[in-house]
Amino acid sequence: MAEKVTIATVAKYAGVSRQTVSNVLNTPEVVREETRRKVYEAVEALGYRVSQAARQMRTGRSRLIATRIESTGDGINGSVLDRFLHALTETAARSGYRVILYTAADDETEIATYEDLLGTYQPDAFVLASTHHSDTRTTWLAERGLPFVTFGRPWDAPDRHLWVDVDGAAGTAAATRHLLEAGHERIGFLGWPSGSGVGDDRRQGWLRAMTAAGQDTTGLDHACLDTVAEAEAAVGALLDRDPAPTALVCASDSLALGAMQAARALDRPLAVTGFDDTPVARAIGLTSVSQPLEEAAARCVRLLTRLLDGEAEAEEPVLLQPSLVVRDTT
Amino acid sequence: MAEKVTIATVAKYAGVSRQTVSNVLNTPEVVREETRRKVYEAVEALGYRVSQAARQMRTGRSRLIATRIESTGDGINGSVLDRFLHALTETAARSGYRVILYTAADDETEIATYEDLLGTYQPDAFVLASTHHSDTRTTWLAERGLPFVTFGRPWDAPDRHLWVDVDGAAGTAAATRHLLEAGHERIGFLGWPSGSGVGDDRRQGWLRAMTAAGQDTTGLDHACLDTVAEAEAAVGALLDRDPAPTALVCASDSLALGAMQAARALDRPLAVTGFDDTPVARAIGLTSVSQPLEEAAARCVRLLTRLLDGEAEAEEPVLLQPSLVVRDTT
DNA sequence: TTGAAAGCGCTAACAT
DNA sequence: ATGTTAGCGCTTTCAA
Repeated sequence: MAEKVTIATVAKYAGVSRQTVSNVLNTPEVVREETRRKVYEAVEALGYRVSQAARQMRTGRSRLIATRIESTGDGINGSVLDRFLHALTETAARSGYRVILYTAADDETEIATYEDLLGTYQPDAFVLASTHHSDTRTTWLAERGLPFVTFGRPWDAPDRHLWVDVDGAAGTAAATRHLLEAGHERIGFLGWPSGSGVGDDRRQGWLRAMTAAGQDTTGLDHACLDTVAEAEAAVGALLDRDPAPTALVCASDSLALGAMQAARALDRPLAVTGFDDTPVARAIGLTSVSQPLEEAAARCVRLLTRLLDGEAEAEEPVLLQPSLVVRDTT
Repeated sequence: MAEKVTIATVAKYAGVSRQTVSNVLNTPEVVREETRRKVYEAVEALGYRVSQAARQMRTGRSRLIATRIESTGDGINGSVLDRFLHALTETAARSGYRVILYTAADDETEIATYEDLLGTYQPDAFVLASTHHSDTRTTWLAERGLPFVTFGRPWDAPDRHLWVDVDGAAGTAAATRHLLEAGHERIGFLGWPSGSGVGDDRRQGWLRAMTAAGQDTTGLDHACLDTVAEAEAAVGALLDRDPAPTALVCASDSLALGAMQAARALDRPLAVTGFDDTPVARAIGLTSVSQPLEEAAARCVRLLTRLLDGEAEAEEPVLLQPSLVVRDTT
């Protein structure tokens, strides 16, 4: 077992004082070049690493970013947040931060977790995903002046915090245009019951593209819960009507998969697009809207570091553009 | 902004010394009941929480468990580890531990990350998933006497560490028996190229069940990379042979999905089972072997806490049994 | 440019 | 059963 290497070990090895080592590490520009070099050598030779705990005691900063890991639910779409989390961990590490996890069933228990975490591990910041209407988490954090960024825009507007989001409406609009260009005219939308920020946003994109193309959308807007089974049932009923849509823009890959299965069961042609470009879409060759998750995570980290360094004045929310991954030939 | 509440604040409020507060928190049995109550009241009233950083400075323990978050890869199977991670976070929190994440592309960089983490955040333990042949990570950790548990057994045997795993062979055996009971006789296996511990284990289960049933397995064992496309191609070719299998036990849901698609494309009946009961299986009604991930995570945490409390003498590796989720009527 | 002193909040060891 | 002392490893004054 190697001896514990502290700043004192390094100082002795390099023949300088403890303080000088600290300076080299934190404010290198203030130290003479030669001394600096000697210290770096010692650090290297001894494999020294600053103890976060000790540093935190002095500075009050933990270099920890807390975020929630979701229970994957239906699972198909859950993978999106997992990919985001992976990217977040990676980019945060590059900026010298680590991600610490927690779980929470609802806003209330999540806020209780904030209190606990802030008292114990004292994360420097939070990243919140899955923002929704009347999200009490952001107000709670904002009221206390705690640094945080949301992945997902605030859907109620009052909050004035920094966020990163992907333009869902632009995604469904692109999907709609893709279908229009393929010659479809009666293009329906299958989304979630209205009232969810994300869902309504995606519906808007379809509506906008249809309107821009001069298409009538009456009777083409449908909604059901976000599961494959629900979608299958809904689309089955839909295809019985007259006139039935020839294509369907879906708010998620789950819905899209359900729609495809319904169409196949009835042996009816139906062009479908999904959302999130999940593994399922890749697997079954489904055209889907893809979110730039690595970019989103990187932007979150950037906003956060600016915030923590007190340089966030000039920073603004970020709205990223998704891309359409075309897979079928419909 | 609330004032910082330290152990001193609590002590003053309760009218006792700092040390007494610490005793109440860490060894309550040593404090008189009344004093204890007073201190608890003060803690409650002030919303006091111990600072991990300060505690860590004294005790050397961070109450942090480090684990890797994987890049989801193909994605379909990736969701298994995400669910495990969720469960791990939840059960660890219940034992007073938090999960800290890192990423790594291979064993080598992962070990470098251990060194970094141990020097900086000093996690108390590691949880490693995705064990494989000649896994250098476990030897590195074991050599240094660092506490860790693997989710996945050691496939090379030399290591003598604690692990939790799910009996994959039992899973594929159950799937095979299910198909046998449904009347199938020529039941093939579609797995990964031999050499992977997990894959070979799953193959063994099928082989064992077939042999037990007196079925000949010649020409029924197939392998390809773990993607839907590979499986689709492989199974397409397979069904052209004579005699073709009437059912296929697959080593993953990805492979199973590919197999189903190939059969449907050729309009050939083929009963298929998958592995991991991923969202995809649920979505498309695929019979699949389900791993008890919550249980696995809980066992990992239990082994770890025993290890950290120095009470692991009696602890042994844990092999959990999977269950078969029957979805179709084949 | 470098060094010495102080203290962050906690708990192990010792003293009462 | 409770209190006192010391010190974990670091950085922020302040002095040389």
